[in-house]
Amino acid sequence: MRAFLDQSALVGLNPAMAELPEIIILADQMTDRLSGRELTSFRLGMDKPLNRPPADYDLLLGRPLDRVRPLGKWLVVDFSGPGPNLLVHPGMGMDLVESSVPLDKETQFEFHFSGRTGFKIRYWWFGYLRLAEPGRSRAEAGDIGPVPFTGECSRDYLVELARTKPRTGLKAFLTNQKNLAGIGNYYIHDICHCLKAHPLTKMGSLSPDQLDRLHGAVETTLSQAVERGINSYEFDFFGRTGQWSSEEFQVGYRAGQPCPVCGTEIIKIKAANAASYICPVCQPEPN
Amino acid sequence: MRAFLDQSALVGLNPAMAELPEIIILADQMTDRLSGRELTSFRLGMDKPLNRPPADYDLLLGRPLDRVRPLGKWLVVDFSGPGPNLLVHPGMGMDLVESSVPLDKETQFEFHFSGRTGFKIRYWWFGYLRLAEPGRSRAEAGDIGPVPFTGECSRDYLVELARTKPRTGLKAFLTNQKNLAGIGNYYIHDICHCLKAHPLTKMGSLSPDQLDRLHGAVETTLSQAVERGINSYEFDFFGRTGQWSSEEFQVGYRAGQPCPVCGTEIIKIKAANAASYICPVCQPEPN
DNA sequence: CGTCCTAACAGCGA
DNA sequence: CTCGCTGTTAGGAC
Repeated sequence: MRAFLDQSALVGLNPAMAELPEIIILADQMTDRLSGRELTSFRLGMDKPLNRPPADYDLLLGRPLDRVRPLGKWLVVDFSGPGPNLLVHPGMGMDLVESSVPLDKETQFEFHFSGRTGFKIRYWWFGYLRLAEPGRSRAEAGDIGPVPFTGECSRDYLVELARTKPRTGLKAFLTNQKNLAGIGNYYIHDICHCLKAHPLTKMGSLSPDQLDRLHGAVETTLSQAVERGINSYEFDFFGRTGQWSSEEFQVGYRAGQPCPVCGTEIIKIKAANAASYICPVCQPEPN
Repeated sequence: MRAFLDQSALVGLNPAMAELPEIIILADQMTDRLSGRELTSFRLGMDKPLNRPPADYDLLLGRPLDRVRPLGKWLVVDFSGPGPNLLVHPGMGMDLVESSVPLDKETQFEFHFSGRTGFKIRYWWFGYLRLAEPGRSRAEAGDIGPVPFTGECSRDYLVELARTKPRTGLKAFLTNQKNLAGIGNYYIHDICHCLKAHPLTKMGSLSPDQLDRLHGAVETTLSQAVERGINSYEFDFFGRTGQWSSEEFQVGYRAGQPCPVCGTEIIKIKAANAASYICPVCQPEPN
């Protein structure tokens, strides 16, 4: 618990706020550990993240956890039996780790399950903890689009969607959760670099080849992150940090270092209202 | 008629598309000449400018013209008796001049009145010719705001409205017809210069003194234009052009010439999606 | 270079 | 450095 709180010093420094790869890892670990166990008690330390009155969350009590599944940047905690399920969004940073005992009142959220296990959540700044009736997860998550690695987010889907939005910039297109769900400002840098496209390139200006490789660039970048596991700034469900940070990226967070493709110095720019890291040669400015 | 058509060579060159001063002049002349006379016949040469089927315009026939009044950039032709009135908007340029005889079929619109008079309209590119039921003129004109020189467009009104839109740029604020009606991209230059404010200054960044002088800057600039009469590029109701052009402006259309206040060279910039002429010293860039 | 519609974009607060 | 809201800006059509 002390080590846990000490990490709060990282607020504002850690650029990873949990995107689809981290959500996939966490969902798998939670499912492994909690599947079949009943929710016995919980404590909601704040109202702000909730979409319904705190008392409504009693509808989760006594129900066995079916599984935890990734839905873009959201974790969907599915319970058996009638009633709503639980949606968790990391917002601007979250620790979600296993815990087995009632905790002190500074702990923001805790959920206890049968078998002496459970989990606790701490939001670094803010996040979301919502109830969603079965079949309403997507709607409660903000009408988000298809998730990479599912059939819905196919190559054809992306190409067709891109055709309908020729004036949208590439980065804005890929980080808009209504287009496809799970990419934020952490993995976007390498996806754009993989495509050899500047983040502000209009979708209508992508070459046929780039349009064709869009789907692959997304899935390659995200699946490599899943394989690497949790990074050194974040915790997995068991409170363990990983071994890697930005050195695993092609260009992300590597300003001043050489582009792995052409050796040019990577630069940091502002694009779509947030930082972007690009190789100015591989990804020349549009227009 | 030949001289009239020859002026069509000016399409695209003339920056004045009739704003409140020209509308005021035209409305007065039309009222003087046509008041009390009945509409005996008309011809609508195009459907595009109309807001109702051409046959509906028969509702104007036989009714005496009461008066023509300015409503921002619109001319409102009020008729006596029940039925709609006629609204005329110069759009991207219009000649509206007196005519007394039926004209050739190239004439876009003509309206004949008792007493061997009437008027014809030619739109340089496009414009609007609408019917409005009594009391619905403002609505048909696009829910426009109060008109300068009327009590509604008072100093207090402008100051209060400005407070509600702190993030709007000065030029966008003054040329938005829903805020106040009658200013376009012709007179806006001198109004901003009179205020000593850059066109992109946010309303919330205007000094108390500038806010206080806003109303005066608008009315001074527009009333001087009314006093000068029609300019050398346009026609009054009697087909006469005026004697003045841009040399009467402080900064408008005077790029390269000295600012009358400080002598600095006036420059042309792009602001709020159209050209603006400013003195870079009297009107420094905001932020 | 006017008006209207729509989409993209930026700023703010939580 | 996320989401959602709101208001401004930019582009195309007429």
